[in-house]
Amino acid sequence: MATLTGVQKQYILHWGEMGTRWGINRTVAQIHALLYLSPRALPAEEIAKTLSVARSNVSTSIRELETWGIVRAVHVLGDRREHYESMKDVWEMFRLVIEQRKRREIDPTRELLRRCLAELDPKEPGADFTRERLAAMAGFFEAVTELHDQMKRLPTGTVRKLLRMGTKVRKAKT
Amino acid sequence: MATLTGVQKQYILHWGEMGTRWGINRTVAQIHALLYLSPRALPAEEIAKTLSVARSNVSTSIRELETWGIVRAVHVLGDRREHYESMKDVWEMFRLVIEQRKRREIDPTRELLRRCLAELDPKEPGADFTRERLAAMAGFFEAVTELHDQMKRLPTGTVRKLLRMGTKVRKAKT
DNA sequence: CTGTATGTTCTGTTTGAACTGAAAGCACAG
DNA sequence: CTGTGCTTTCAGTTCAAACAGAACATACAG
Repeated sequence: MATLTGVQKQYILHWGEMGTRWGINRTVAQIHALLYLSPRALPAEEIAKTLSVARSNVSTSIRELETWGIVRAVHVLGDRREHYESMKDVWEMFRLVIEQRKRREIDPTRELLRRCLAELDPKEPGADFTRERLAAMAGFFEAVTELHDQMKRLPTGTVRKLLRMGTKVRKAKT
Repeated sequence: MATLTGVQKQYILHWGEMGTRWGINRTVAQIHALLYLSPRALPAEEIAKTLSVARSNVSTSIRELETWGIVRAVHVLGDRREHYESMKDVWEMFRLVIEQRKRREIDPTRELLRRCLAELDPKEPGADFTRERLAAMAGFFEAVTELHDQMKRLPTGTVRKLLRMGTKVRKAKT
């Protein structure tokens, strides 16, 4: 088992901290950071030891990373254990995470707003006002969804190109 | 004190739940939801009663919403109490929140990645690999920052227009 | 100046998510 | 079939964040 270098430790700890701020389990984030920095796939046992967490905790966390599709199990010849490796394409990873969070959080919110607008009794006090507010919020979520759909259509790498273009155009103007 | 209608309750509870999933305090989110739906500014006392939370909790939460700039205190003639009201423009609210979260989370991460790349000892084992990974991640965060800067430049409403254009263009093509 | 209404800070308590270790489940070698 | 190595599930336990209530601070009316 390779011990962590100073830089690796820093990155892993910071990534865990970032995770918690965005509603992602600290251990899950740390494991991802470790695998992301690892040049080879790691067995669960080694992850547990390296991060000093329980083997069972690793199991659960890995499964979460797998459902997101940013970590997968690979096999090593002559070793029965599963080895885990992280996806390498940073953009693709974030795209996957964003897509799933949209499904789990944005979509249900959209759904709720629609239901609220449908259920809203015009006779209840302040109904017009409530409707207007709900509609504004619903409009926002519709637009975000639209934005997300358009992003999805862009092949990986295009965003980077767009950004470079944007930068050049802006510089030229000033 | 106005009691909440069914629809209002649903919205407030859901918003609180969403908050927790994105690392935002449940009460903070609920208070924001309440103020967003309220046709008039509300005094802290009334917020506490309506949501059944401690007065002190409201005080703290309101202050957080104020630092984000999406809630402000207003005064009502003949009333010594502060009344709080939420910003109405949904896009502007999210823009503010995103801007601040970027400052608090994205920027420090960028900083860390830079520091890691600078500190990385070329002699340590696997330094090349680590450098490559860190650089990829750093590139991502630079691009996100760039994207954010460009968005900031767009006046409110433009995003909506862009989205409508995008939709039209895509429909025309298919 | 005193008393009352309002807002803030502090401290101890509560709560739920995260975590551990043990038990159970599985797959395969022999 | 049986034992071994690995993984997952389960039942408590731990811990940090959120919260309540009290104490404190402030501002103002009278």
